[in-house]
Amino acid sequence: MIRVRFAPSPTGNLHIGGGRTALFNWLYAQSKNGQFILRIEDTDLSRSKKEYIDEILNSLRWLGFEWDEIYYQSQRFDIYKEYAQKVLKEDKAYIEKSESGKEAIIFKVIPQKIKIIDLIHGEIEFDTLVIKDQVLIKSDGTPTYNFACVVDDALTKITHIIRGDDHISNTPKQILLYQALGFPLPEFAHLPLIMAKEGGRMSKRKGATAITEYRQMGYLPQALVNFLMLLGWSPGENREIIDIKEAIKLFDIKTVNKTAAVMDMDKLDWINNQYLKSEDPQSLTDAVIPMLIEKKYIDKDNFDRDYILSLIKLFQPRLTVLNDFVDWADFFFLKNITIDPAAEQKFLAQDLSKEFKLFIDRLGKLDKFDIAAIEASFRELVAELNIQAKALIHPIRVALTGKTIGPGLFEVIYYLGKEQTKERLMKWVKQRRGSP
RNA sequence: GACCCCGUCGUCUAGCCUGGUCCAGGACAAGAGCUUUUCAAGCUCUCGACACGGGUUCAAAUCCCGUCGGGGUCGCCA
Repeated sequence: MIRVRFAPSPTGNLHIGGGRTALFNWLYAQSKNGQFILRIEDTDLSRSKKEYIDEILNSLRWLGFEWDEIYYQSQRFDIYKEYAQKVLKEDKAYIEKSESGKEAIIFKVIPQKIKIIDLIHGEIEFDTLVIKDQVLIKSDGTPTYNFACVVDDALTKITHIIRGDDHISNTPKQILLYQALGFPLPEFAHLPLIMAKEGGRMSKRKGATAITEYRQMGYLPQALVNFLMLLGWSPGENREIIDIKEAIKLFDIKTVNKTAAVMDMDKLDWINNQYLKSEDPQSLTDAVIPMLIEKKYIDKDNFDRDYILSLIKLFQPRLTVLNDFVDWADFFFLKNITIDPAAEQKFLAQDLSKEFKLFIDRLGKLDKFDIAAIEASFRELVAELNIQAKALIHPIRVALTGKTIGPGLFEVIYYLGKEQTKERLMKWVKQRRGSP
């Protein structure tokens, strides 16, 4: 049975790189019908926080990676001490006293050549001559990372260690410990790191790092997962948008790239748009309702879900992130809309009182107020006035929505309703009359 | 600095293992156009890469060596 693990440290949010490491572990487990184990590396008591654990777990669930087992290193200190004692008894380690009299257990590193066969990189050779003796148990009684990691991986029967490239140099140290403890060696696969556009590691200064940030920005988990998957792996046949089930079938850890990849937000945006377009409008509606409530665009206890669903359909193909909907469809929910000054200058500087008035009259006379009828009556009007359709469409859109961009005008009018349309257009008619 | 990893269009990649079918394919971005009611979407086209230098070979993006460049690690952090 294949067993892999993802071992985050709760000293911060789930990082985008961590998300990808989790993804590849999870993918590998799924593809091999194995198990995905979670291990919380909270040995640093002062830096580990409960809220980070919650946040990491939530992010993993949001991405869709359920785990089969979970362990907390802070609950296993006795185990580490026991194994450290064993190493000590066998004279493979020694005790070092600090000035304050506290004792640490230090592992003796014996010079030798260590060769690992990495599933992604192939052979990597190290000379332990350059490695110093390793602390196993710190003087405060807590285990060090490499020691706890080895003990847990061995005890929880992890067969494949899939982790970031930055752990390559830890590998020989850990192998030494496996040997000293008499544990069988797992397989190793080191994933290339994700780099920031500016070069170097992803950090707060270089774009969004936490998975939750992407969630808040309105990216769909499937889209983020698809994007992360493509960073360092390709399903072949020039495929880009790929369903997770399909990916599980095609995934092979050995075909993962060796090269670090740069995080490209443009591509993420494109992928998110692709998913948004094909997503069920019903679920997008559900996703967007809390956002609308938060913005106070709708009342938590009294809103028309079907209406929101209709609006979602209107905007769906043009959304990059879900939040775009909240920004772009605001005029449907607000009584007093804000007109973009540049748009006003461009389309409403001229006096269109006559045209607006005529259009309002026509709308009033419509016996069936639907999209087709609205458009037909509008077309008749511009034909009568002998002007181009767009000469009137753009000003009306700005008057109605405050924006120059948006869905088709006749849909907008239909969903805005006869009264609101009239009201918003009349504002410009009156304003004109009042001014010299 | 030492050790380790990596190096195909601006970016993500296919090809590399098993040299010829690659004057290197796809996608994002950029640019142009079509469509059109704006934006988005869609469609068409354009721009654009084997880091460099040596080998090996009839033949190299593919194999070998070196250089350069990028990244990572050197904690009683994880």
